[in-house]
Amino acid sequence: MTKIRTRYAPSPTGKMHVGNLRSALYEFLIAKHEGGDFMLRIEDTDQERFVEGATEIIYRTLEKAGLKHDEGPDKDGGYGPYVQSERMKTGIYMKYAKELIDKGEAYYCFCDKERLASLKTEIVEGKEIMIYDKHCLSLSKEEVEANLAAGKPFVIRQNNPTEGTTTFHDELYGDITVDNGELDDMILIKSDGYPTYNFANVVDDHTMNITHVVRGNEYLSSSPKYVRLYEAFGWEVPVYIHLPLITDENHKKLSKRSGHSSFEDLLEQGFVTEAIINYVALLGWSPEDNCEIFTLDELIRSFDYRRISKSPAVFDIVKLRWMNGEYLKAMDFDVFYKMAEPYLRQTLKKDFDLKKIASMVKTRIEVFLDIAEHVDFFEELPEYDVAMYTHKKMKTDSASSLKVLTEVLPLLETQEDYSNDGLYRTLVKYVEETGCKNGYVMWPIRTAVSGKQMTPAGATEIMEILGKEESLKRIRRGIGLLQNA
RNA sequence: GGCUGAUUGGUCAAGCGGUUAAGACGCCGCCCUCUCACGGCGGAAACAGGGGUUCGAUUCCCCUAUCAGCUGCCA
Repeated sequence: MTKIRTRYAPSPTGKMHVGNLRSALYEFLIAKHEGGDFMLRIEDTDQERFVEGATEIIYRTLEKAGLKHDEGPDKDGGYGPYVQSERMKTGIYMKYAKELIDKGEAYYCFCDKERLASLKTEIVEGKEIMIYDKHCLSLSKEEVEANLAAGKPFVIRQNNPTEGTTTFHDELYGDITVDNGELDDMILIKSDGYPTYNFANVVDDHTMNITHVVRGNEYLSSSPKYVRLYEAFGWEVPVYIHLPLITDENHKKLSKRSGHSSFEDLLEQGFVTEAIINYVALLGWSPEDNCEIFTLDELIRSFDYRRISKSPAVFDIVKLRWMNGEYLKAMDFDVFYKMAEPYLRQTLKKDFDLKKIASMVKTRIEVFLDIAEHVDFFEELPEYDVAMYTHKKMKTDSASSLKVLTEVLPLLETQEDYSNDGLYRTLVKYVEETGCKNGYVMWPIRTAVSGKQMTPAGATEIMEILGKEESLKRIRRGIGLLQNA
């Protein structure tokens, strides 16, 4: 059996969104599962959409995601060049286009914009429908030569039959057959000399020896035309695997224009790459067992492309958040701390024990961006309502809270051991003496000391972090508030 | 409009002729608990509709509906 070769072939037009990333991931996994090669090819034949720096984003994203390519513009494997604009300079596309013309499978077309516009028949949903009428197919050899000699601009079109059917096979979708009458004479070479995607993908995939063409579903309906090209050349048709779309919550295809976040945006929001990869792998594919958490290596091992689903999947940020939380919880503390530190420092300027705070927050956040709202009260006691001293279940209210705080204040003022354990012992002793529940005294203290309904730690832990002086200051303030109420 | 494809709870999904139709996220309840979270236990929630084929259809075929993609000198 020949070695599998897949390719990721993005066009450098901006950031990579999760749909692009998943394509790259699946292409990578399909190759690596069978010990094959994964390569990167840059499809920059559209000069107008080209975005400066986009190629660097592609490199960076693949690198960060751990999708190492075996061949690419920066890693020659003998099939280069790996950038289509460079391939064009070798004359490869024109050479093959001419071969097709010689075989009668393609032809020069000199039709100008005006004539093409006159062919547009109807408007559906704002889009004009046009079927080229093969006008230039009837040009004689002499006429063509004369036009070329006169320097008239031209494109080269595929010459598709008008009768019969064409069938191609997709590994996931099975056999798909279309009437040849549906196949329009698509442009192979543009008037600027660049090939279209439609032509370049066939020439490149063949000449670069790609065995499995893995790409988005949007190419499913044009694949019969590509198959005709392969057959016209007498080339072996590759294995096709068309991937289901990833959509937003409104079931629309993901795109940057609609503000859908890119891989880099997600990283900025505090997602970890492993979680993103893991989540995205499960959008459109499921393993044989019920496992949900996978490292990249585990994915390589269990990725069977036959289990890719056929229906589109909605990108659910809520589940991604959950998964990211799972990764954070499982993360080695030192690694976690290193990643969390910048976020902690952003809200905590005073001299706190950040490691302790980090450990408090580790099981409570889903993304690093969540850190701020958990720890902001350490920096500064927020304004809060006395109503917060009332807790139905704890049976606390303003009056009881005032009593607890005033009775507990002297104890804390004389407290020497201001550690979590020391404070806890003191307070529990007080609890036992008064014969109430823990929460009955802890709730008012924690409220006074944090000013928040929810905190990432209990009262005593918070006091330990704040230190004696600040803790007492906050409790006195709480007493003041309650007295005025 | 035409063509192609898809259709299991709100979402991701298992299932591949006979099941009480898995599991996960989210949601709700209970337990744990110095609040929240973590963790544990439990709950509500689905085969788009209609015809066939079959002893029997979520599974196979057809029709309808809905959604998506393509219909560019974009990929």
